[in-house]
Amino acid sequence: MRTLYHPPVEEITVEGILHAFSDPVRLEIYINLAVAECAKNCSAFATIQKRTLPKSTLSQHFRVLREAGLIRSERKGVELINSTRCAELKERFGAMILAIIEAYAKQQQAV
Amino acid sequence: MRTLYHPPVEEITVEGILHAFSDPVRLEIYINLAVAECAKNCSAFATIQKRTLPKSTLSQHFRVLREAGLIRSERKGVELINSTRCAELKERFGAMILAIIEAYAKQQQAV
DNA sequence: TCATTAGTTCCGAATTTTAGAACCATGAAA
DNA sequence: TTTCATGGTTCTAAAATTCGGAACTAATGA
Repeated sequence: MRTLYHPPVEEITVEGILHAFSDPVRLEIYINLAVAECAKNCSAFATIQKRTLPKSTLSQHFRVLREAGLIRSERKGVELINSTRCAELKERFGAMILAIIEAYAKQQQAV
Repeated sequence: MRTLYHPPVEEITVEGILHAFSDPVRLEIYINLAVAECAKNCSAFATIQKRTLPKSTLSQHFRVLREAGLIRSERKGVELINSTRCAELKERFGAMILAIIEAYAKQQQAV
C-alpha cells in the first residue's frame, strides 16, 4: 500500500472541494466526520443512507475526499482513522465549508 | 421545445446544488451570472475558461443549473435570458451560496 | 415565404463510477 | 515463527454519465 497522499493546503481548490461534495454519500461521510467528536475508520460508514456499500466503493470515496484535501487519514494498526481538515481550511475557504454543513443540517432536520 | 422546468424552492436540495456546482464550467457560469448586474443569454458563455464549448454542451449545463434550482431562464424572442435565483435561495440555504461565490472569487484573485 | 439566429434533442463515443475478486498490511493467537 | 482475521486497496469489466456533432425547432425579420 502506497502512502496516502494529502495535498498541501495551497493546492486545495474550490472546484476540487465541490467535486468531492457532489456525491451524496461523500457529503454525508464528510459532514458526519465534521460533527463527530472523534475520528472514525472507513468501515464505520459501511452502511450509509439506508444501503450497504461494498468496501471498494467506500475506499474510493475516502480517496476522493482525501485527495480533495477535505479529510486526513492516518493508519492506526490495521485500520485508517479519518478526520476533517476543517480548521486548516478555514483560513483559505472562509465560511464555505461551515455554511455547507449548516445548510445540510438544516435541510435534514426539516425532513 | 418543452416549457422550461424550474423547481419550486422547497424542492431544491443541498445535494442538487453541490452536484450542479461540481463542474467547473457550471460553477463559472453561475458565478458570472451572480456577480453580473444584468441577466445574460446562453451563448454569452460560448467561450469559457479558455475554450469554446459546442452549444449542445452549453445547453446541457444550463439545464443542470436550472433544474438544480440555481438559475431562472426566460425566453425572450429567440434567446433565453438567465439570471440567478440567489435571493429566493437565501432563506433556505443561508450563507452557503454566497460563501461559495466568495471562496471562488478569493481563489481566482490569488492566481 | 425564406433566411437567420439561439437553443434543444438525438444518439454514438468518450469518460467516469461502481463493485466483485484478488490482493496487501497489520496485529494477535497458536 | 506460522497462521488467521480484519480493514483497506487495487484491478478490471460493466454500468452510468457526460460530451459533442448533426439534425431539428421556435422566434423573428427581410
